[in-house]
Amino acid sequence: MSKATTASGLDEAQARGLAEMWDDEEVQQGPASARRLLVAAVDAFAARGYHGTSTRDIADRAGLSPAGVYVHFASKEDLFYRITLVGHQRTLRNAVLAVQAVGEAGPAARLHAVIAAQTTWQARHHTTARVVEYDLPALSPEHYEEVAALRRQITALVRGILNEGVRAGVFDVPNVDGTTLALLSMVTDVARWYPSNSRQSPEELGTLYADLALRMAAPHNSDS
Amino acid sequence: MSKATTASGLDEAQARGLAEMWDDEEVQQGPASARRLLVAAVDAFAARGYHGTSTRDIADRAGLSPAGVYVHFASKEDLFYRITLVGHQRTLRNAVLAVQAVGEAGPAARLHAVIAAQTTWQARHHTTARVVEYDLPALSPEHYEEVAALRRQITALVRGILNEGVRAGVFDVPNVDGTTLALLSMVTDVARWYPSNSRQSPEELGTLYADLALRMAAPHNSDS
DNA sequence: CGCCGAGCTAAGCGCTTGCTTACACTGGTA
DNA sequence: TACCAGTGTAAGCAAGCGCTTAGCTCGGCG
Repeated sequence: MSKATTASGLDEAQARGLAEMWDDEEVQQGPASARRLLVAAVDAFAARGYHGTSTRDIADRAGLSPAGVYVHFASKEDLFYRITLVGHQRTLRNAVLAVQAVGEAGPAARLHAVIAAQTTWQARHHTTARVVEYDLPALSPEHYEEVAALRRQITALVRGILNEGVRAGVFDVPNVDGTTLALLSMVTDVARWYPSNSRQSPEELGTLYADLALRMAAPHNSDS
Repeated sequence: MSKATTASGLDEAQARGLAEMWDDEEVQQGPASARRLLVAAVDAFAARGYHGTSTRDIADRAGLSPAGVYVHFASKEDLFYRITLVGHQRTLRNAVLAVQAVGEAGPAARLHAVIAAQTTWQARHHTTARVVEYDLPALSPEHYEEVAALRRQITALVRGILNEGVRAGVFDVPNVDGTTLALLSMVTDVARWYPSNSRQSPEELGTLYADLALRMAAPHNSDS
C-alpha cells in the first residue's frame, strides 16, 4: 500500500506531459527517471510487445537497475497502463481539437479535419500508437475498460459527423456504423506499417486519407 | 538435425490442410496431434500473442504433455512460422481465386471482388488472421522475409487492379500506392476487432467494404 | 516370436521472469 | 546536529520459460 502510493507518485497531471509526445512542456514536474522509464517502455513495447519486453529491458534502456522501475511504478502493468491511458487521452484530444478548429464549417470539413488529424497523429507518433493500439488485451480488465471508454468516444465523434452529414443531405452513407469502423480501421492501421511502406510525410498521408474519407461519404453518380 | 527432420515431418503439402481454416479436407494425412497443436497454438497466440503464450499453454490445449510439442515441431517459432506461412498462402489464394472468378469483367468488378473476398476472409477467420497479421516480428528474419514476400504479392494484386482501372479511365485515383495501403489497412484491421463491434456477417461486411472501395476509386463529381 | 520406428511422457536443466528486501546515499529541514 | 523523505542499488526469491533426455507403449512386419 505504501509502496503503491509511492509508485503512484506520478499523478495524472504529471503523467500527462511526457516524452516523443512524451517530450512536450506541459505539466512536466515529475522526476526525470520516471519520464525516461516511460520513453524506454514505449520503445521496448513497440518493438517486442508487452509480453516480449522484460522489466530489465526497460530499466536498461532508462539507465537504471532492474529494481529502479519499482521506485516509480507499482508494476509492469502499471507502467503499461499509464502509457495507454495518456496515449488515448492525447489521441482523443487531438481529434476533438481538430474538429473544433474548423468551427461550423459543415460535416464535410469536419470529417476531413478529423481524419487528417488522426492519420497525421498515428504516423507522427507511430511508436506510441503501436503500443497503444495493439497490446490492449495485456491490460487488467478494469484498466482495459477505462481505455475502451476513451476509444468509444473517438468512435462516437466520427460516427456523429457521418450522421450529421447524412441528416444534412451532404453525405450518402448507407451504413454509418460500418463506415465508421472502416474509417477508423484505415486510420488506426497506419501505426502498424508507418513509415516502412511509404515515403510520405505524416501530413501528406493525413490529407490523402481525409480525401479518401470524403469519397467514401460523398453522394456519387451511380445511384439514382 | 535428426530431431529437426522428425519435427519437420509435416511437410508443406501436409501442413497446407489443417483446422478453423485448418479443418478442411484437403491433403490432411498428418498425425491428428499435429493438427490439434496447430489449432491450439492459433487460439493461444490469438488470445495472448506469441510472447504471451507458453509451449505449456499450447500443449495443454492440445491435450499433450509439454514435451509433446517437440515431437511434431522443432520449436515454438517453427510452430508459429507454419501457422503464418499457411495463413498467408491461403489468404493470397483466396484473393487470386476471387479475382479469377470474375474473369474479364473489368477493374471495378475485380476490385469489388477482391476487397469483398478478403474482408469476408478476415472476418470469417479472424482468429487465425489476428495471429497472422499482428505478430510477424516474432518470426526469425528468414521466415519473416518469406512471409513478407507473400504479403507483397497481395499488395501487388490490389495495386495492379487500381492501375488497370486508372489506365482504362474507369478509376480516378491520384495516389495509387497510398490508396492501396489504405484499402489493405481497412481490410486487415477487421481481424483486430471482428466480431466484437459488429453484428454483420462476414459476407455483409465484405459487400460493405467492397462498396466503400469502389467509392474510393471511382471518378466523382467534385473534380473537373 | 523379436525388433523397429512413431508417438508420447516424467523429470528436469539452465535460464529468465516480475518483483521484493535490505541497505546506502543525497539534499533539505528542524 | 539529527533526521527524514526521495531516489537508487545489490542480491536474490519463487515461479515460469523453452527445450532435452531417457525411457515407455504400441502396432506392424520379418
